[in-house]
This record gives sequence, C-alpha cells and structure tokens, in this order.
Amino acid sequence: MRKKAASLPKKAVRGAKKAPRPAAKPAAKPASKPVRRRLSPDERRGQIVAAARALFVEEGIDHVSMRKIARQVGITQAAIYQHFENKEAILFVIIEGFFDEMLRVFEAALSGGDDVLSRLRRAMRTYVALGLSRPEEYRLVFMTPMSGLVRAGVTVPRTEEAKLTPSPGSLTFGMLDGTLREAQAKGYLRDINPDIASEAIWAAGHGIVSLLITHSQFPWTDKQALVELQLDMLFEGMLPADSPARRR
Amino acid sequence: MRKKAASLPKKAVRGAKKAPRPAAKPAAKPASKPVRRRLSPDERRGQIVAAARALFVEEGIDHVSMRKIARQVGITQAAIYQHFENKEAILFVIIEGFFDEMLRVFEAALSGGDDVLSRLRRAMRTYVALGLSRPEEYRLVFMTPMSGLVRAGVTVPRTEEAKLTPSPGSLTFGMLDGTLREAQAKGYLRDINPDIASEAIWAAGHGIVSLLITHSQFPWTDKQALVELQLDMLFEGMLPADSPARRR
DNA sequence: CTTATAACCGAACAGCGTTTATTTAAGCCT
DNA sequence: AGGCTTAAATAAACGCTGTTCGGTTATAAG
Repeated sequence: MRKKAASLPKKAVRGAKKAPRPAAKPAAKPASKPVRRRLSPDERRGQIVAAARALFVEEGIDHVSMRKIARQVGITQAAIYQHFENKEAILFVIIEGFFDEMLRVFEAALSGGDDVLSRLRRAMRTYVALGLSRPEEYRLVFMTPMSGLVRAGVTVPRTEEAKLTPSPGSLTFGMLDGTLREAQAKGYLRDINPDIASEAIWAAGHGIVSLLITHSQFPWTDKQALVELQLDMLFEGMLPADSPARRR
Repeated sequence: MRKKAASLPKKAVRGAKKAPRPAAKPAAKPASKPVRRRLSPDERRGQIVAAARALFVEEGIDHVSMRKIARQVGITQAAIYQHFENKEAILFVIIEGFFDEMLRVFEAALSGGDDVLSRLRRAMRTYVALGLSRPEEYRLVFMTPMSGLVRAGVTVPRTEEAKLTPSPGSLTFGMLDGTLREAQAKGYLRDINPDIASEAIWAAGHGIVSLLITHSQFPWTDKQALVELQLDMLFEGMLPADSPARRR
C-alpha cells in the first residue's frame, strides 16, 4: 500500500540547491544495536583483502563488489574506505600477491643444475600452469586495462635509477631476459636480440594462457601438447644451424 | 511539479502482490511534447549500432552504456529494448563486423602467387596489425569473457553437421589451419601436428596483440621487430632439418 | 576519568542494465 | 475518412554498482 507522506513534515524538503545530505538520524532509540566490535586497521585490512580475494578467485572480478566484501566481513560498505582508497586499491593487493607468487615459482623453475634452455622451458611451462591455475588473477593482471596496475610491476625499469627498487613483475621478466642472455653467451642461440626474444617468448606463452582462459569453449586439440609444441617451435627457432640440439 | 496520481483509477492494479509499478502518468497536459518521430525498426537498429560502435571504438567498452547510446540516438534507454534483447546483443553486432573484416583481410593476405609460408607469415602480420589498429574490438572479441560471444565464431565446428554454416571466426582459423596443412603436404614442414601448430601460431600472435594492447606502458624494445622475430622463431622451428629455407 | 582520534554507520548520489504498464504514432482495412 | 490494431517509444521504477559525507561512538592515550 505504500502511502506517500502527504507533505513530508520534517525539515526534509531538501533544499533550494544541491540538496545537502540530511544528516544521520539525530536521535532514534538504540534499542539493541548489534554492538559491532571495532578492529585494528591491520586486522580489518586483512579481513577485507581475504574476503575480496575469496570472492574474486571463486566468482571472478565482476562479482566482487564493495557491498559483498563488506557483508562478508560484517561491516558496512562505507567502512571499507577507512582502510582502502577505493576498490582498485583492494585489487592491487591481490595483484601484488599474484606477482610475488609468480616470481617465486619462476625463480624455482629457473634454478637447477640442468642446462639453460631446459630451465627456461621449465620456467615457461610453470608460467602457463600458474596462469591456468589462477585464471581470474591472471586475467586481472595481464588482460585488464587498469591504470594503477603498472605500479604493481609489469613495467620493466630500464633507467638506472629505477633499477634500485624493481617490482616483482620486472624481476620476473628480468629473469627470463637474463637467462636468455646466459644461453646466448654460452653459444646455445643464434644471433638474435635477447631482449626482443624474451618479449616474443613471453608473448607466446601469454597468448596460450590468455586464449585458453577466455576461449575455453574452443575445441583445443590438446592443451598440454599445445604448450609443448609452441615451446618446441620457439626454442628450435632460436638455435644456431650447427647446434647439436637440433632434432632432425 | 509532477505530482502523483492519487489513486490510479484505471484497471491497472494488476498484481495484488509485489507492489506494482505506479503506471506512467495518466493525464498530464501534453503542453508541447517533443513529438518524437517514430522510425522503422531497421533504421533505428542502424542508428543504435552506429551510436554504440562510435562510443565503443572511441571510449572503450566501459563507457558504452544503454543510456549513452539512447541519448546519442535521441530516444530513451528503454526504447533500445524494442530492437535489441540486451546490451550484449548490440555488442554482438559489433563483434560480427570485426570478424567479417578479419576474415576479409586474412583472406586477402593468404592469396597471392608466392610460396605458402610467405603467405602465412603475411597473414599473421595482418592479424596482428588488425588487432593493434582496433584494440577495443579486439579486446572485446578475444579478451573478454562473454557468454554469447562463442556464437560469433570463435568456436571451430569439428562436427560434420556444424561445418555447413561455419562462422567467420572458424573460417579464419580454418584458413590458417588449411594453409599450414598445405605447407606440410608440400614438404615445407617437419612432422608436426598442423592443428596444434595452428593453435600455437595463433596463440603466439594473439599474445603479442594482447600484451601490446593491455601493457602499452611496458618498454617494448621494438614492436615491429617483436612481431618479426616471433614469426622467425616459430616458422624456423617448424622447418625440417634439411630445408633450404634454413638461414644458418 | 576525561578527551581526542578515527573506525564505523546511515543515508544519500549518480550511474548502471533491465522491466513494466501505458501512451501513441502509424499502417491497414473497411 | 474513420476505426482498429500493432508496436515504437515513454516514464518510472527495481536492484545493483562505486563512492562520499555528516554524525556517532568505541577505544586508546593522557
């Protein structure tokens, strides 16, 4: 039935210009307030990020809303802004975590006593596997245009002063680049620009992750074989003609 | 101004539950209505798609809203639903246009009297160039998870009955695949699975487009050289050992 | 025990995609 | 020409989004 406050008696009316906010209700009996506990900023930040990450990896970026996060944490959406400047800032923390893990697994894959090219191939396999195992985060980091994302470390600092505090993203790419230079120094590669070759290899691997994530419906012949064949092609294509590693 | 039909006299009411909408204002003097002309469905559809495409290619997918489209066309947002089921349906038309163009340029690149591998390289160069020249459409088609998008043709029909009406997307991929098979039949390639190799080449090219679009901030050494080197690596890596095309 | 800080809340704003009941322009048929 | 029918367009709303802001209040410091 919903009647309609025939003349809105309070001071409401909302004023003259621009309508200033009517202010939180000044009196109103407390009755039995929920008596929310107030947490330390660190604790709340942790809760918020945890809730956001859970929503994010389970349901994707579109299903992460400030209201959902707040509901899960048990506060109002406005309270989040006490701890984060905006939604992007929350996602930024998630991005950082992904980058850190990427650096970790990349480092692990590149270490070992075997030869350079084997380590490099293993690292690329690991990169693809990580991307496929955490598609939402991968999509956010590498496929989403986010202005503030660059800070998180995709940008490789090529100026000297910036090299002092490299981001995990630039460290990761730097390891790829460095390993390729090492391979070239040892005579395993033909005369190519290792920087550009690193970019080409990264792009190729990223292409597989990106397509598999976005177009999972496509009738891929054999995803594992796809990764291996692409690596075969790329790495074979970098060898010098007289390399004993050539297969046929 | 604008009061509120104190009791909705007509047969309205309708629901007895769920608080029915109060109905459009029943009387209200026409005064001087804008007297909107009513257009034919085809004409309106064209206007809507044109407005959507303009907004889309200029400002990106996030800045295309039903309200903006409607405002540009000169109708209300609800009127759009007379012509399109939803927003996705509008984007779908844009996707189709992009796919058609992709098929066109791919076809053109693959035709010619030169040898198979040269034509294939030219086609991949064209693919990358098209993606980079229309980043928003490329992003929508190849980097956005859109449920209805599959219909537009990314899916390759591998069942017989589906091959009768192939989508432009599947046709494009089919041309890549077919050309690679041709090259292999002529003895230009070593013993690899051409289907998987096609996927690998597509993924590699897509990776370049995708990364360049999303991470334009990255200090790419030389975008053109990147494309060429990746093609060098991939194609060199497909050659048989005794191929005269081997460079060193 | 007071006081000041800031975590938190309620309410709002402007935007979004979509739905609904109604109005009305325009074509068809007598 | 007048009446009827169809469907294009509308106004208003729903429920959602990110964000802002004034006021409240728990808590820690003095």
